Amino acid sequence: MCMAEPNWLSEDEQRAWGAYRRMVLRVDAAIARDLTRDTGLSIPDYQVLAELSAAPDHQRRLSDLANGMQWSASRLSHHVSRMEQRGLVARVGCDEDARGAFVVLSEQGFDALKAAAPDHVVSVRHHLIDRLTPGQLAALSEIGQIVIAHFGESCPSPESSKQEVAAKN
Amino acid sequence: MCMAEPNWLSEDEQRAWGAYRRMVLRVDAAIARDLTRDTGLSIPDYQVLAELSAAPDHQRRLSDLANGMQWSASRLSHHVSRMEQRGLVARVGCDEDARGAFVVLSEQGFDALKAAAPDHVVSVRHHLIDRLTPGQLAALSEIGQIVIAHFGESCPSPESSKQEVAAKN
DNA sequence: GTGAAGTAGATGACGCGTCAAATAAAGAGT
DNA sequence: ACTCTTTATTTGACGCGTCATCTACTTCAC
Repeated sequence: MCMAEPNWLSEDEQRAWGAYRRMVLRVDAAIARDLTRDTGLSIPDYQVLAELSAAPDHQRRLSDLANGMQWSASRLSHHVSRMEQRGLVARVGCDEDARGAFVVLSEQGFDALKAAAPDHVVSVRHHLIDRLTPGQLAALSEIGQIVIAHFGESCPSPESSKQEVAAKN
Repeated sequence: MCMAEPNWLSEDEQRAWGAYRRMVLRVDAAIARDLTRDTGLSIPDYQVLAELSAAPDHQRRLSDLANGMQWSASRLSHHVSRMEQRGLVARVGCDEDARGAFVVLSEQGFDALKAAAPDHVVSVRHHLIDRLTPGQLAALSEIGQIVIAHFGESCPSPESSKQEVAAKN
């Protein structure tokens, strides 16, 4: 009953995994840095503002928004609090459901978004989109969609197959 | 004299950018969760341990390691402090250069890495690698490498072309 | 209705990562 | 030797995101 040799990554797989990690590390850092430098907004700030600006009346229920953005409720609550303090959004209670609340885009928040958008697109293009051929862009879309889809329907994380990993050493 | 319309993302580009962001969000979260659940290590913990285990004498200069991992010196210093407290690594001074210091993998740290590695590979496979065909894997490698390369040689972030963005609104 | 679940959201503690500033030693130029 | 700059590392404050926990309202069953 010996433990099977782990299914290590092949050369190619390692290369892909390494390239993925480094790409994400650099791209995210660069785009975040550009955005903050140019506008004082963080990426999460921008995302929230963008979502709200696309919503009817510039407002969404917290849970609804969290869901749509794939954020945890807690994360959104914390973040909205911070944004609220800076006057970018506001909370308003919900009439139908006294537990609930809406986040509303403020005048100032909308202005900040409009001011930020053009530079942000430039940055996203510069660091990612414009580096890739249309074919590569399509491949990236496809890869992303496949990977995301796997999370969609009740994808359980792999249970740890060993109960006492540390004990064996 | 007027401001040119921003070069917004096309449908395809938006799809790629959205897929990229969602993929990264979910993959990183899932792999991190698995690793922490199974082993009590964070991804950064794991990376540091892995780097050190591959180094001669299981030790590296802080600056050297930070460089190799594309981390800021500050980040590494903070992180090593936290890992040091948990007994995973240790700091030792450097003789040749009294400013410098080494991080050394501790017995315990090495054991933790050996215990974590197999499960971590399973997780990486499960959430990313095994979802993709060999062709897609190759595409991901290529995309990553192209994007990374752009950061390599003195790639400046796009300067903000407008000085007074906010003022115009 | 009354009580048990379930749901919406807030909160506190904690690890993480960034920037800016501090410390401190090495090296360069005079 | 003496300043000046550069390099190695640390530190503190702060924003971010997670988990676990808490509050409060709603819903459903009986």
